Amino acid sequence: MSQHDIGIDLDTSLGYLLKEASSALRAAMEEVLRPLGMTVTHYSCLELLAQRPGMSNSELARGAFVTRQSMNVLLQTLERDGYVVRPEQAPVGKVLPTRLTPRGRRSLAKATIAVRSVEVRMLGGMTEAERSDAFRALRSMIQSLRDDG
Amino acid sequence: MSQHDIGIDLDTSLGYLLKEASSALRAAMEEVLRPLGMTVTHYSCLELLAQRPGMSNSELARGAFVTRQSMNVLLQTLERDGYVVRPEQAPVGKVLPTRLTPRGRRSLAKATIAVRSVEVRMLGGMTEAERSDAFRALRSMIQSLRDDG
DNA sequence: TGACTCATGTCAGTAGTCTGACATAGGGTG
DNA sequence: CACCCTATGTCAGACTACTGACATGAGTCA
Repeated sequence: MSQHDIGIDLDTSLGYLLKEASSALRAAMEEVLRPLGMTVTHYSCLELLAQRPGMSNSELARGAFVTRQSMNVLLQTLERDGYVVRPEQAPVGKVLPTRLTPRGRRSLAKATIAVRSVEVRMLGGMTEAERSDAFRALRSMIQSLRDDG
Repeated sequence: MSQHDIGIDLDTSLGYLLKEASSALRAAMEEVLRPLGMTVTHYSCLELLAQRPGMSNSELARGAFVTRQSMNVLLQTLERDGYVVRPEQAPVGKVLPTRLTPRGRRSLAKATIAVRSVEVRMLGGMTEAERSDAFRALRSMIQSLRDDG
């Protein structure tokens, strides 16, 4: 296959690099969360609930980038183990607002320390300007993929 | 939870944004590859083989960001269906060099067109300078996560 | 009011990926 | 040579997330 036939040159593709970075971040997070018996999705769910208490199953799913079916399975486990609570009946519609229990908050606190250290490490070699450049670039990519989809 | 207790502010976290961008890219790729009966890993494998013929199972796994066990399952399917070929016995050591068949190349050609359109769309609103800024930023993040890990 | 559309919660089945484990080949190094 | 360490290919089981499907509630509009 000659050079002009190559569709996506993986050495210079931003898409490939994006996946590589995301994969490295995920691996690093899994590494520090595993000793706490927590997966990335598990952690994401708790972190979302800490910042926006009362989020529904579907909202949590979108925030953690999984389907609402997957999040539902996770929430049932978290509820059974006492990390979150949901009302028996929906206050309005079918939406069940979810909240962290004290136990959930304690569990999250340890995980947050671990995950924060990973993010700090990832941004170690970058200046503030480079970080905001990266922020804008990622925002632009997301916007383009969503709008023109 | 008051402001200073928040470990990772998801609205400003580069890690979260990275995952969001990667998730949007993956979803867009799955959308265009599904009509071709191809998953992202499936496509990645063929694209890697087109650019570096003779890659082994383990090398392909690293390049597609999955375990060598997962790649092995995929390769067995691709081999059975005639998209790739591997020698019966390893020329040296246990490493089995894999190559695309003409059928594999034809299948890849269609997928490449689809995936290229996604990448073009993603980079639509960015200048050349912004793209190289993003490239450097992502490289830096990957480097930091790997080295200090 | 009734019909239509959309979002949500949930159950069931499927598919993709992972971890664990084993045997084997090659490169040092004593 | 013997030993150790690493990397590879592969099998098996478990887990996670996905697609498909259904019922329900809210909003819209004729």
